[in-house]
Order: sequence, then C-alpha cells, then structure tokens
Amino acid sequence: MPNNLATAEEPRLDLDRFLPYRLSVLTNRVSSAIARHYSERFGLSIPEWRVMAVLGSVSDLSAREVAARTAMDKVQVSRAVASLLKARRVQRKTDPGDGRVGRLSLTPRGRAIYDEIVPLALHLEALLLSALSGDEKLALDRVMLKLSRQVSLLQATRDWATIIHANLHPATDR
Amino acid sequence: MPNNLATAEEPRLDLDRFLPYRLSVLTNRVSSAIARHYSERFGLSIPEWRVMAVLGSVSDLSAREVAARTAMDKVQVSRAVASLLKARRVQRKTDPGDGRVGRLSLTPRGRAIYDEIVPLALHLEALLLSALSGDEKLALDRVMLKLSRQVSLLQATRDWATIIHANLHPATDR
DNA sequence: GGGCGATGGTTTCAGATGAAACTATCCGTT
DNA sequence: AACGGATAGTTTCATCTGAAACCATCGCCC
Repeated sequence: MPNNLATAEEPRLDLDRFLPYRLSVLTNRVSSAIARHYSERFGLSIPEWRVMAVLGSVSDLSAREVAARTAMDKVQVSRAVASLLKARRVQRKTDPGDGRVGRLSLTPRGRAIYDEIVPLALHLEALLLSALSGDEKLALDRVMLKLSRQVSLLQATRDWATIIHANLHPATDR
Repeated sequence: MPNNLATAEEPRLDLDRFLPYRLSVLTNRVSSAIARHYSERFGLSIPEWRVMAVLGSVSDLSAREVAARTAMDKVQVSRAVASLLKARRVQRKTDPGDGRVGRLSLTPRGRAIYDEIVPLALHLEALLLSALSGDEKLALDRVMLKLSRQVSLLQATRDWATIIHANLHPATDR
C-alpha cells in the first residue's frame, strides 16, 4: 500500500510516504530546475513567465483575469507585470470603457521571447514525462484532476481544520 | 493525450495542461491548506513540522542528517531548529565525539505535539486520497517515484539547460 | 450630479528565504 | 603540535513574499 493511511492502525508517519511531503519535494525540484533555466536565459521569474504564458495565448486580459488563469494573487500579478512592463515585454493599455482596468498584451519583444520559450518548456515537460508510459501519463492526468478537485472541495468546506479535529477528538477541543 | 507535448506539432502551450504548472498549483494548495492548519493550532511552520516529523521517528540526528531526510538545506534546518529550541520542542546535545555536531531530539513537550499532529496529518492525507481508487493510489505512487527519479537524472546531467537548448536550436546559441 | 460601497490595482511593511560569508571544530599531514 | 583543507552549523545581507492598507475609478442610489 503506498500511503501511510493504509497501515494506520497505530499511527506512524513516514515522511517519505506522506503525500503532501512527496508532492512538495517533487514540485520544488521540478520548479527550481525550470526556474533556474528561465532565469538564466531570459531573466524571467516564474510569476513573470506565467504571466507571459497566458498573454501568449490570450491577449488583452486584465490583471484580474491573468490572476484567475494563473492561480496567482493580484499582488503577484501586479509585481510581475510591473517588471515585465519595465523590460518592455508586455504593454498595458487602459481599458477604454473602464479606467481602472489595464488591458495587457505581449509586445513584439515579449512575443519573441515567448516563441522561444514555448518549445523549450514543452521539451522540458517531455523530458520529464518520458519516464512514464502512456498509461501512466493518462493516470497522472486523471489523478491530478481528482486531487485538485478534492482540495477545492476540502477548502470550500467551512472550517475544514476544525471539522477534522473534531473527528479525531470527538469530545475535547483542547 | 494529457500533455502538451503529444500534440506539439505546432508548438502551443496551454498552462492548464502543462505538468510543471499543474504540479505547482496543486502542491501549493495542498501545502498552504495544511500549513494554515499546523500554524493555527500549534504555531508550527512547515520546516519546523518537518524537522519534528523526522525527529519523531528517529532521534539523535544531527542537523545535517535532518536536512538529508527532509530535503531541506542546512540553513532552513538551522533556522527551524533554532525556533524549536526556543520553544523547547526539541533539545540539542553536543555530540560527545565531535564538538561541531549537535544531536537533536524531541523534548517531552515536542513529543506531545508530535503525537497529536501525526493522526491529524494522516487524516488530512486520507481525506485527500479518498478521492482516488485503490488503483489510482498505486498509480500515483508509482508515477511520483518515476518522476522523482527522472528529475534527479535530469539534474545530474551536466549542464542540462544547455543540452536541451542545443537540441532545440542545433546550430545557433544566441 | 454628489455621495457611497464595491472593484481593479498598487504600495507598504514586516516576516520568510537563499546565497554567500563566517565561525568553530575536526582530521590528515608534516 | 601546528598548518591547511574539509565539515557542521550560524549569521548576514539582499531579495522575495503575503497581508493589509491604500488609491483611483466605477456603478448605483438618492
């Protein structure tokens, strides 16, 4: 059995088999390998790259919309955009109908970088995935979807932590 | 096909299907949900919790050994340990045979917290995994192992980025 | 058309983080 | 036993990050 729970009669925690920990280690290693790459070659941070990635496929988004599509918060987006503006990689035009909103798009310079990064990113992904069989890739896809949905569900549950805690300690709360 | 690469005849990047991105979003959501929990209830950061988690199952480790087992670097461990020492959750005894080395272990107070957290952590993991079938759990386990090994392999490759880049642009390097 | 709550976005401040410098101890060599 | 390089661990410094405060504009209501 792969997870701790399966054998959890007497509670025992082995970090190496604990899913949140494994996820975190794997992700950090993947991210930092890739980040180093983006950064060395293009001086892009991950937030900046994410903003460029979405603007590369859909233009004229507001910062709010970029945030929604990248799972970043508005502060992160604001900072990434500020830096990209300074480097003339994206441009902002105030929305004609709403003075608060800035419509963002790649400049030609930004587009050139985008066009160079995309094959690179895909190649990196392919290298990673080359360790998996076709079935495993499909399974990974499905499992990640399910886990994502499950996290959303759990987060949406009001007072998740409390509920869990109540489950574990039915009568006493501290 | 689940990944971008499979359809990469004309390079196109959809962030939502890009593995490193998906991993990162999923992990961050899992981690921050859990971190909020540890932090609210016990005033523990993730690094601190990791240190406690390994000391809970193996005592008298050095900071170096803790780092190795948690995939943290020595600075992170040093800071986490400093904070745990101050809170009297772990204790350090200088190694009798080597004055540089501190042997770390949980104090009774630390052990009490550990004993309270472990079932909680396992329960959280179980909630997450409850979205998956048995087969899917096994597949997840296998796939994560393979991906981890692949990342190691790629990182071990000298000058990974350069090699990739060379593959993509056989003749010109900027 | 003048307030007023809501929304888009930025700035500030304080704590977290990483890289590199630093300290202390150790071990092998002479 | 003294030097020099290696190792354990800490501190410093500069950057990053997140939360909350902030500013501007908007849409609604009177």
